[in-house]
Amino acid sequence: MDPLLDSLTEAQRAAVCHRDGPQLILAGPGSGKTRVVTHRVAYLLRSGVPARQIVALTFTNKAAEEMSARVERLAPGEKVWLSTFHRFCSRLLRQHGAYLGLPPNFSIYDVSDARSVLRLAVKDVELEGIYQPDAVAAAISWAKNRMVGPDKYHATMHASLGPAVERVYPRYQARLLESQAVDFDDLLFHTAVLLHEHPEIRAELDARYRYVMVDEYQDTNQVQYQIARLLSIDYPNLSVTGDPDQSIYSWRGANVKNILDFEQDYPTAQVVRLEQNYRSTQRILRTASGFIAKNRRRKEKALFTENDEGSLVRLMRYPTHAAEATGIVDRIAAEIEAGRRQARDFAIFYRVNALSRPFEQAMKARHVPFQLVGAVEFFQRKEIKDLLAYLMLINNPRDEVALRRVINTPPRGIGPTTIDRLEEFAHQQRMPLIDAARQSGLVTTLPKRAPVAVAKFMAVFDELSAMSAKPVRDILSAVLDRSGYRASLAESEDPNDQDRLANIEELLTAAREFDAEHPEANALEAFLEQTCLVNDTDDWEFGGNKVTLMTLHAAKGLEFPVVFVAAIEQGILPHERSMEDPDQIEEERRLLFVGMTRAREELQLSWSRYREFRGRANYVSPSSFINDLPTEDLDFVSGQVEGIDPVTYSPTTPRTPPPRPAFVPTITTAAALAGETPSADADRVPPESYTTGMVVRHPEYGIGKVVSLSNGARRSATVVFPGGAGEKTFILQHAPLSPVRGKT
DNA sequence: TCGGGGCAGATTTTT
DNA sequence: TCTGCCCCGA
Repeated sequence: MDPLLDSLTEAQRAAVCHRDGPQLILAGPGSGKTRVVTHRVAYLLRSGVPARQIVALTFTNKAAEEMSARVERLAPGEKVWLSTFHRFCSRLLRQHGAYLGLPPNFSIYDVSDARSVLRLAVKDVELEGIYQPDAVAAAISWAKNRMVGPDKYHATMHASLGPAVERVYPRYQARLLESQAVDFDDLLFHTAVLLHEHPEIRAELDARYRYVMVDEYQDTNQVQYQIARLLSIDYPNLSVTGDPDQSIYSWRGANVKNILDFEQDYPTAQVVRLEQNYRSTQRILRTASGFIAKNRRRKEKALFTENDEGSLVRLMRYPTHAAEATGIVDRIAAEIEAGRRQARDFAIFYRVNALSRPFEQAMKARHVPFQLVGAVEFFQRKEIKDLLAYLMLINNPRDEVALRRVINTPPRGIGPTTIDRLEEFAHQQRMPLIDAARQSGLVTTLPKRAPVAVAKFMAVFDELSAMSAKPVRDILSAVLDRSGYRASLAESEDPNDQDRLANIEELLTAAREFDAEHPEANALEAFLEQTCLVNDTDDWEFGGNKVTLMTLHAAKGLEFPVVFVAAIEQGILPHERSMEDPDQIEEERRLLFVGMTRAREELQLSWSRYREFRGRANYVSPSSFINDLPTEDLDFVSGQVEGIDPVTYSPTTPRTPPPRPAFVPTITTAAALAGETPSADADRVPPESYTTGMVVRHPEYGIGKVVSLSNGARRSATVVFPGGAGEKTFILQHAPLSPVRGKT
């Protein structure tokens, strides 16, 4: 009778029908959260709330687009604003930024742009080379995420870095303002400041956006929390959805407390728990929830499903990373060939991007179509950044990062010295760098030839600037021609430059498509905003029939019939950098939980005993997380790789050694197995005792000679094996090396 | 000014 | 293994 409510469960219906007042929806994985949110939007519309009073904020463009599409289906033609936090803030700032000294055409700096500003700021306060810019950047980001502005920052806020940050931060912020630019954190931070310090604007926006929804609330940081709060004072209809067990971004400033304390912040809140899972089999869900129950800091949840029992969760131990990859890919290929599954049904997850290599190779070898998500980011490629910098400069001539990037790209004889002198002049005259460049004839300190080169560049720039109102594609092709960029790539002999030209074509296509959707003049700014605020997982092809390879982080919010989580090894998952802090270990555990709960029908977890990673060879232990898995739904297959006996298994890549002969395949319980450590060879010696020139033995590569050593806790040795294995680097603590006495 | 070679360092990265 | 950065020679 009611298409909006009939298909919903009681809990879902309660959430959807909630109209006024704060609301907390605790939504377990696969519990139909998006469905609830979109249905609630439709329900609000139907109950008479105008579309313009509703705003729903997400973290990713992908999520925003998906919600838009689904709302459109439920309530065709209604223009509800579904957007990412950053885009929402950007739009508010373009309207009201004047209060903060921001013009409407401000530039948005991505992480790498921001880093170049930071380097300049560090130079300004003469701390060059003393601190790692990335550490200072992280500290500034930390401060902004906690609403601490440059004037309020105090050196005591960070232990050793504090004094440096105290000096760099204000300079960094001043430089951003001079360039009329904001970094990602600023989009949120400035918005929060705006709402905080201008009550009349806050009240106006609060009234305009009467119904505010926030998705993935467990991943909000302090600033996002403030923004949501400040928009929900007069009209406290804030509705948030999330799952504390899926909080995997605390390292980016997300604060789980926001969701854990929501009921305290809004005592009148309606709390709805969505605990029924519609995605996974009984066995997958039981294993995942038993596993996450090992976390201490969490809200208990009773996940259940009415789905089939399903097959056992497979736990696999492989002898080597290559065996793991070929084992998984063979399995996938077999399922596809048998017609039981399609490539798009499969996903392989791992902790870090660098682990994707063996899978790529195995996929290529078996001719299985696959898609690597988010590894090399399109918009981070040099040629793309270069061209976008031209566009950014046209849009905002005071954008110093853009100017510095393009002024000598392609090379036109304007080196760092010239730029430094121009900058000095600009500083003395209190003018933007671009104006100094325009008057380069007056800059007496410049090298002889510089003014001519700079003047030539300015002529190109002026010509391009004159086109700023034209369609983006036209501007872009003018940039390519006039700047000499295309010519310099075309005549290059570097084969990579041909790829670059292809990427540029792709950018041109994107521009053309954008123009088609935005026929109005002055689309440039909108285009730039779009390109700054997207990332590559956004254009992940849902449609393509390919196996998906991605990190566990990227997997959040997705689902696949068959999921493989690989390399569940100590030091990788949990990552070695998180092992000191119990909170971080819990986050790593949540990460695996997220991965497991992506699976609909089949789940396989695996590790291998030997792994070459970052050019180093290592025997590794299974993750302690293996121990945390409830065993009743597990099928532990010890090293059986598609019928190949692991003892005699010989990997296809000759450079990868087979497992050590000591490896005895036995069926044991996961718990017993996780306790195992790679047993040390009898004649192993402490890492410190190795010296350069020492002759050593490796069980697979044979006799070799140490050519170099590094120091520290993870002391490693580079060894040359004349036997044909070439040069290998080992972490001495874990490597099966032993010194050889006597002559060789 | 510019390109090559050597060397250290390397999570995750919604925006 | 791969990348980015620094330094040096042309």
